[in-house]
Amino acid sequence: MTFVFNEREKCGSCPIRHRAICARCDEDELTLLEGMKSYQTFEAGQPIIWRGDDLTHFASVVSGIASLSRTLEDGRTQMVGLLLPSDFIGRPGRETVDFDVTAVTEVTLCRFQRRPFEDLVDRVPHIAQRMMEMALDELTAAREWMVLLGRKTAREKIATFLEMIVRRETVPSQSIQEYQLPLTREEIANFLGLTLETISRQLSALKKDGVVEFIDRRHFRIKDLNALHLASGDDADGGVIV
Amino acid sequence: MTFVFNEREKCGSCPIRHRAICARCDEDELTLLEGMKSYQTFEAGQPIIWRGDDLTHFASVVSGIASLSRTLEDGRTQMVGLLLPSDFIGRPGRETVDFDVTAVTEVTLCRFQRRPFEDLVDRVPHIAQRMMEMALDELTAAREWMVLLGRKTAREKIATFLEMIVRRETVPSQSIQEYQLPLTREEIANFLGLTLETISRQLSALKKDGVVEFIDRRHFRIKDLNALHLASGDDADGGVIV
DNA sequence: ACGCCGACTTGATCCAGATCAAAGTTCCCT
DNA sequence: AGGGAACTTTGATCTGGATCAAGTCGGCGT
Repeated sequence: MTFVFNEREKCGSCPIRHRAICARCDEDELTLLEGMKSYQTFEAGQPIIWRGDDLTHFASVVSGIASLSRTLEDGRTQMVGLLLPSDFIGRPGRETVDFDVTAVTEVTLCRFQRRPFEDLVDRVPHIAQRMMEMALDELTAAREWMVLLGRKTAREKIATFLEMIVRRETVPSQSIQEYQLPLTREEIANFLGLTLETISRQLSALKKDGVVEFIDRRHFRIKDLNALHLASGDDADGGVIV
Repeated sequence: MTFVFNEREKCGSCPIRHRAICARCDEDELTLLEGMKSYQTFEAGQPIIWRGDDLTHFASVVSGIASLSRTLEDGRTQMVGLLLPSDFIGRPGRETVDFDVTAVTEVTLCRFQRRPFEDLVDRVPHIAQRMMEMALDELTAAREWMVLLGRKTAREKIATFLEMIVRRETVPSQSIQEYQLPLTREEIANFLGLTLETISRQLSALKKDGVVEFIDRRHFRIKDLNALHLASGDDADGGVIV
């Protein structure tokens, strides 16, 4: 990637140009954003912002993965979403943040100061429209995750998680593809509402059953995509055929 | 309530006028909506729309309670939200519906045909703004429910549920107030990711512990609000003080 | 009043996943 | 190259909530 995270870089060549909040913007609107943006990078593991903190900037994830999570008083943690490149951080109309945001890998954000950005949202319908669309997509994803958390078994949860990764990263050209687990076992556990031991055991079970194959701890291949889908517990029609 | 669900009724006196998607509309914009609306009533227990169905109308709940839910192949059901008066049904930009919508009590909807309404959303920023705000509120609520589903114990889940009812319905004037459970034990179970037997047992336990008191199966009083809050497992600062 | 049916409660038992415990593996860091 | 520390796997045991199974309660129709 030749794009460098420098404020003078043009939005036109930005890697998330066509998926982020700017996706619907024309050249003129992009110029407005170009004048406002700044980049910030966080190392893996670093907190980006805590629940309750003042939101000084809105931001889009440009590269890397961040997590949204909440921790109860006694330390139980539930991840409520993963933020991938093009995902948005911050909520117009609120001054504070509802969940902890943490860098899972090294993360680079494209940031906008709150006030000027809110004004821009009011003036540029293309941004507001795209933000609405993204918010509604996230709402549907959150609700689907609620079904997983409330009603799926451990095996179904993990199968659904692996299927999600496969679905997102699959390149049509490659037939037997290698995928990466972006999270540690503990992070997967916090995402799926399980413990890390259960994650480990269920991954071993899927391996034993010939559904997946591990290259190393973080890399796997799917040996039986159909079995994976069946194990996810989702409705038949949600699958590949449609 | 003197408002009758008749198309000739003025929006200005509608019970959800100041909370629904029309909340920010001025008189002229309201007139546009008045010309488009129609009412429809569903009996308790009736399906309003199924997942996958074509969305012919958008709608606001005017009275009653509906549920949003998903059922897995083998019958396991998870409720992903309750739709209360002023809540919105349907998603601009999608032709189909992602979850089953069911009338829990008798429900009356204020409906708008899809195409004309989508055009209106594009032309009237006050509607788009309010829809965005409502979508973001729902997203936060969904994520908070994810924490409950993934990490809370049965007792904490029920305490949180009761607290939610109390918080929503409390009238400042009345000191010892009576609240209503809008759902059956089975519906509560599907909302909280538990079984109806566990709901029943935990309600009995909260009664035995002097936290709540039941007038009948559907009506209760809070005897110890502080104990209820402690039992909900939420962060201390989420409470009454702040 | 009676009987029925749907909603609810309570008890007994079971089991999936948590918890506790101990190795094994990989990757730094000096 | 060696010594940790962090991450992961696997085993043993425990337990919260599910499941199976009787009842009980309350409202409604006749």
